[in-house]
Amino acid sequence: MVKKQLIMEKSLELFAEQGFEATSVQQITERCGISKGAFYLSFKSKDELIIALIDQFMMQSVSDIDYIVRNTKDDQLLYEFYYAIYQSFHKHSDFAKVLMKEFSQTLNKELFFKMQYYDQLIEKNILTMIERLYGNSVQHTKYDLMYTIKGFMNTYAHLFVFYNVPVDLQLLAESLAEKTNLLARNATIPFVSAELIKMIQPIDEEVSKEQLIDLIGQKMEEIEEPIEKESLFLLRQQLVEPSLSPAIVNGLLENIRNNPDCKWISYLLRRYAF
Amino acid sequence: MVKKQLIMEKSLELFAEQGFEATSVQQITERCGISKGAFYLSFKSKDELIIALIDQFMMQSVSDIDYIVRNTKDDQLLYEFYYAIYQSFHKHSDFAKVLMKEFSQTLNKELFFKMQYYDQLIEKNILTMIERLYGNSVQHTKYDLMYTIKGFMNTYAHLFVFYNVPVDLQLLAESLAEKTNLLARNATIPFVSAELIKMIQPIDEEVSKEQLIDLIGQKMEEIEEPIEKESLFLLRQQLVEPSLSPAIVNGLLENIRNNPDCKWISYLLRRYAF
DNA sequence: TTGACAAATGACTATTTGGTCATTATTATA
DNA sequence: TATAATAATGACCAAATAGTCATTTGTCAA
Repeated sequence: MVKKQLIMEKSLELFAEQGFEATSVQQITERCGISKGAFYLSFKSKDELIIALIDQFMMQSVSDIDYIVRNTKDDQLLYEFYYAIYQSFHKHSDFAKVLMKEFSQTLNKELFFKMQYYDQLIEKNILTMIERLYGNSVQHTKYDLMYTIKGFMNTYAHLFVFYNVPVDLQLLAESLAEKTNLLARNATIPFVSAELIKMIQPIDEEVSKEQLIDLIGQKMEEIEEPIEKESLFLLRQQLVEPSLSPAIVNGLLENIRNNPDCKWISYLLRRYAF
Repeated sequence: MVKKQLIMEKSLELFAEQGFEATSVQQITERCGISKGAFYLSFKSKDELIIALIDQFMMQSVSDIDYIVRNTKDDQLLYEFYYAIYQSFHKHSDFAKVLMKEFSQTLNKELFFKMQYYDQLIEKNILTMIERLYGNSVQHTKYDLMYTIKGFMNTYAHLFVFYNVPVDLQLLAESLAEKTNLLARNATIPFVSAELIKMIQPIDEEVSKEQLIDLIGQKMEEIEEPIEKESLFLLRQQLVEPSLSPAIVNGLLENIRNNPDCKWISYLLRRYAF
């Protein structure tokens, strides 16, 4: 549906400029050159639109981060991690703006839980990364380290998302990787304990195999590209009845990984299925 | 004016719960038990209210931070700095919530510049602190360090402002002081350069002596307490025609420092006059 | 050319908003 | 008590909002 994509693009621009609440549906339809009715043919409500935007971006980001954490050699991991994050912020700076503007905590419950969910997935990835890189030596400080890394992400993103200055992303990633390493190897006083984390984190529910199969079915109908389509088909087969070799499965996952519409499914498959 | 204070208190609660845009003037007047007209006797508009709130809190915070940076011995400075910040966030958690929710960048221009102004004052204090503690050794990394410190402030504040968990502020301050020290002494790869800072920071204008004299005059009329009142009177005299000894001036500044209504003036006097 | 179906329109509604102002209540003063 | 001054009220307004729906327009195959 081309119209839906148009609305999402234009509204994202407006939200980044003015904020979500301050942007009216009328403004959106004007910028799209469509009528008000047409808007409501694509989205049930204004809320549904912002949710669609959040999902689109967060699914991509989480998938990308996960892929990097899983597939980068230790000695390059921190650097690649930061680099990927900031490249994503840079590429989708309108979106990053909206995220930073709106989702400190306001808006409706559904959105809040959604953000918390994605946030948690990212935290999980960061923790995996920390444990792999530093192992037992950060046993007591790993949660602090995780928060620090999240803090770095936010702080520096702020710096270049809101001010349009040219940024050397490689240098930024290097600089933050060094800082992170220093703290991981030398910090001794933990503040964020496992108990604290437990108090503020709800348990997230897993995605079931059946849900995954349904999801793949839906996506197959939306998608045009023959390679991606067949890959999805085969991966679904594999879920129902495993028969392919690991190398083939891996290849199929690679096929869909770089298609924005499939990223999320490839993430879910990596994470929950294979 | 008691009513003005009542409105500020109750509206702050509502803004913290629901956000600024989502809170109507009607809701505010209901919670205060006053009429709509009464609201507009105290504030010209809803915007003026939020500006008053921002000013009240930020003036206190900036003054407190400045005082600590000026009057703490080096070996305790980082700890006291973080401790003061988080104590303030803790004490004024409703306010901290509003700040974090709303002022990532939305709302009107005036407010944006106001926040930028206060932010800059804080940055200046952090830089002063860094330079005093580490001197030339952080010549190239001091702006990174400043951003990191700001990042720490934000990240950890988030953690305990939004989740109502009991927090050991001393431990938090210790932990962050250690991290800051580590980075200051060992980080070598700068990302935030002096040029970058220049690109994103407007020049702030100084407060003139005449403005200060006016300001003190206004405050003297508002204030009841005899000690504070006389101190203000004498300090104004001193501005017009210096005649008191440094010790006396210092004492007078101390007299007004802990009165929330005078904090800002004591800060301005320290900074721009004496 | 027709007719059936889907896509798109925009006038319309119901509600809410920030803000005003003629009126009324309260307090201080003489 | 009478008068003046100040504080407080809430009905009212214009503007804006999200969302609806009877109507029109466009696009097919037959």
